[in-house]
Amino acid sequence: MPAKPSLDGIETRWSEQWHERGTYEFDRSAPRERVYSVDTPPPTVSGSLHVGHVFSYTHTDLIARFQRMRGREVFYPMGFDDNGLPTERRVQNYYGVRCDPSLPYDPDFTPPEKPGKDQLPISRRNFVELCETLTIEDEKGFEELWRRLGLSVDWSHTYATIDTRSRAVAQRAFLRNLARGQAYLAEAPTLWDVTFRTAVAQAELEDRERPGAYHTLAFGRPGGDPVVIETTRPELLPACVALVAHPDDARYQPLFGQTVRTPLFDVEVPVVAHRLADPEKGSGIAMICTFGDLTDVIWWRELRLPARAVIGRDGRLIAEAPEAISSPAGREHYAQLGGKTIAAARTAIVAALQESGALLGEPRAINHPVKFYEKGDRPLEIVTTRQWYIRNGGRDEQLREQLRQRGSELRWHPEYMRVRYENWVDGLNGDWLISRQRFFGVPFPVWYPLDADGQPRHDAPIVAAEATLPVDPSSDVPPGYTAEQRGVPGGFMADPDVMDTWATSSLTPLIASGWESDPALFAQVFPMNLRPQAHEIIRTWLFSTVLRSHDEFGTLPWTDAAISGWILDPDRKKMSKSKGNVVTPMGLLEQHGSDAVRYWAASGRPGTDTAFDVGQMKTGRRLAIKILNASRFVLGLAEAGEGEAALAGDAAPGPAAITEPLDRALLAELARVVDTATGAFEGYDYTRALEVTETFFWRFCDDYVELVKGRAYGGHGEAGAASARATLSIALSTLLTLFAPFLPFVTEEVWSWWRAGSVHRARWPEAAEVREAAGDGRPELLDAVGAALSAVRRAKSEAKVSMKAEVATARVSGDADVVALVGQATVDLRSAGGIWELSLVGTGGELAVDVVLVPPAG
RNA sequence: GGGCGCGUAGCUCAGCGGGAGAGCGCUCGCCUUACAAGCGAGUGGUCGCAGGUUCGAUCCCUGCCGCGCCCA
Repeated sequence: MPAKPSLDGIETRWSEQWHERGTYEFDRSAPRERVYSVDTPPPTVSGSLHVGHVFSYTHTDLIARFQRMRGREVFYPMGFDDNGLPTERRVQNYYGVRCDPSLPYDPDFTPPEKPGKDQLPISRRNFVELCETLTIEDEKGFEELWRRLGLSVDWSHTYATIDTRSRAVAQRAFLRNLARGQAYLAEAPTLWDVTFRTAVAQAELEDRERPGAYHTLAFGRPGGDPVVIETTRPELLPACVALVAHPDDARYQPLFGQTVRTPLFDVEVPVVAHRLADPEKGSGIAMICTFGDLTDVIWWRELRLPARAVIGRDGRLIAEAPEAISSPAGREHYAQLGGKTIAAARTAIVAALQESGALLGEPRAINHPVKFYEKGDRPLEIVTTRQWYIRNGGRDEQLREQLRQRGSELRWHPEYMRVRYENWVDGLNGDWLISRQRFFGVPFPVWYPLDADGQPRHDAPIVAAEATLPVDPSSDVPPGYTAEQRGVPGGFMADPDVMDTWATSSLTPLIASGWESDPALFAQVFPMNLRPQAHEIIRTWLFSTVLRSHDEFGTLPWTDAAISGWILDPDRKKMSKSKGNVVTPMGLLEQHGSDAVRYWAASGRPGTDTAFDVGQMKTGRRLAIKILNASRFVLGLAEAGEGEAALAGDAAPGPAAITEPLDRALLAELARVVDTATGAFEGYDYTRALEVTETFFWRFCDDYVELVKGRAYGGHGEAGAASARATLSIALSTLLTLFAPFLPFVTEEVWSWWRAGSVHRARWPEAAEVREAAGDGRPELLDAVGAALSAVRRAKSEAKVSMKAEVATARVSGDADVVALVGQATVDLRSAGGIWELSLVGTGGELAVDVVLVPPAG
């Protein structure tokens, strides 16, 4: 036991010790019913960790540590999410390369020392290898931070979402989905990001308010007045296939079934009726194009209209005019647009419309919601492409109902987050598009045969054998073919795409649990117990994981989901880097100490947004220091009585030694604290567990220890001293274990002074055991004596004298029962208050103490 | 526009049918031999607003206002 305990260096010291001793290693021999397994959110490696990560990962660790101390064998792996654009971008910039999937794999490839002027094209497999090389460095940094924060992760079970094992899992799961008809290939209108040139799924959309303008256009009608529509997308006029109005709209009912001609392009289009046409919007009649928005897609599908695409995947108008534009004038007008960007085409067509007189008045500026890819900065277009989909209930009421049912089987923390899931499932309007036109990801393990003309047969994909997974179809050869047949008529071609991030992330429970690669582990830990995650990805990560597990096993992937809230800065805004939040997670830990930062994090209940609060961290640090000092003192008292024996081992004095009513009262109160903390933790309310423990701890220090100090030193007989020491020992031991999940470093430090092994493998306290030691102790006694002590202190404080000042007489009055309780601790009260004469009177009413101070000497 | 959550002491937050609380801050005091990065005492709120239910409402119901998030 050090003479002057300190928190300096405590994180490094203990995180190394835990690592060396394997304190948090998962025991693979533990029976399944004793296992508690965690589906850790894999952070994105190429991003950086921020304060929000520290916050939410601490919550998971609190639960993991509690469960471990409760006797569960905790399976707590860490994953890394290597997926996605950030990694691709970093590799491109760092090495000066770009991925060209048409190139063959070069096993001897070494990246250039310095990026050249032009990006060097390399094969996908080489590209992926560079991604892996680069992400290893990121992973090291992440692990260092997590260790310093004190996460009780078993680092021998680390996985990455794109390594060999994960690719095999993702491909196997996909092939099984395909075999069961849960995955399919379809050519369909698809939301398309023209910057990233990739398809975007419903889950990745967001609406943004953007300025636009209504353009009023007149469509000519043979033998009638022109029909006037309003549109924000005049450049889609050549893609117009119909006009639409609401079936009940009397203004347009006479037109249904008739045709009009588009201005400039002179294409004959029908006027049709559909309930989704909004009579309140614009002139109440709209043009249907291929495709201006998702409503256009619905109209196209439900009204069986032709397609007349003009927007290309590069975000420019296609050079060739649609066939429907047949008049020379119309083709001439289109020729002015082909090849132009959308913005340039709009300018050009507005000018032409103005000139022709079809544009009525000036465009009217408005703000309207526009669909964006959540990571993109240009509005999405809709193009028709061939993509892989997984059925998700969006087109199948029966599956939707099953998935809704899974949501109700899951225990949510907090409960109300369930609604987010249900809203999402109810709002699905199509299957899950999983193809992405990227390189660094899990490729689809399929090839397509090429017919005699060299055209792929998408209706007859060749799938990889499960035993060969993972495969990269761009460099591996499908069964029954030779490498020379790639790309030649009668040969084969690879599916060019990779899976959506969520298509692999949705399998984290399978990847972490060793599905099909480690059957013993899988049987031991799956289905898992806990999925901790943020609420904004309920629709993506949580839902997709439930879906994949439902498809593959017909079960939930976990029993509980704990949803964490946001970190808010002091202005109640979501924390963001641009707001000058310069503090890095590591800096935060170094500045305040890991236990202190964890203490702050623990103040955020599941689902509750929490303010970034340095004050809370300072409070946490004070608590940690207090634990050090109080422990040293308590152990010193024990040592004073029993010598080295008190420090030797776990043998605590038995309950028989605890004879004093005050001591029993303290333990009775402690037993209640253990009950409350345990119940709160079991309900995932770690915040309450910490609160009750902390409140008790301060009472323990400020009242109890002060009261029994004199007695514990032996000033009032050996029996009383032994009783106090035994109580102090039990209380300290219990408090350290209650605090251990929150403050793993300082509790381990103190534990090491007097106990063998790690506090983090110690048993969580049993209220029954504490209660047994408490015997007939009554918590009210502690309240009563505490109140009396407080009254004496108040008298001294008001007299502005030292707490050491002596009291000539103190007369305790009040309710007879309460006064009687105080009477059971007169020795301790006199000792702590410096009271010469103490009298007790049952007068009824509030407890009061009349104090007469001894006048200062001299 | 729909859904969910939140509006309680200067700040951060508990409480959720019968006493309005904690920590921090602030004020005053104390070098008490575990801790001055400490200890003690005190100050501080018509519990967002308006109705309703109830013997009684911060807590339940309705409406409104404000903030946040999710979905249109």
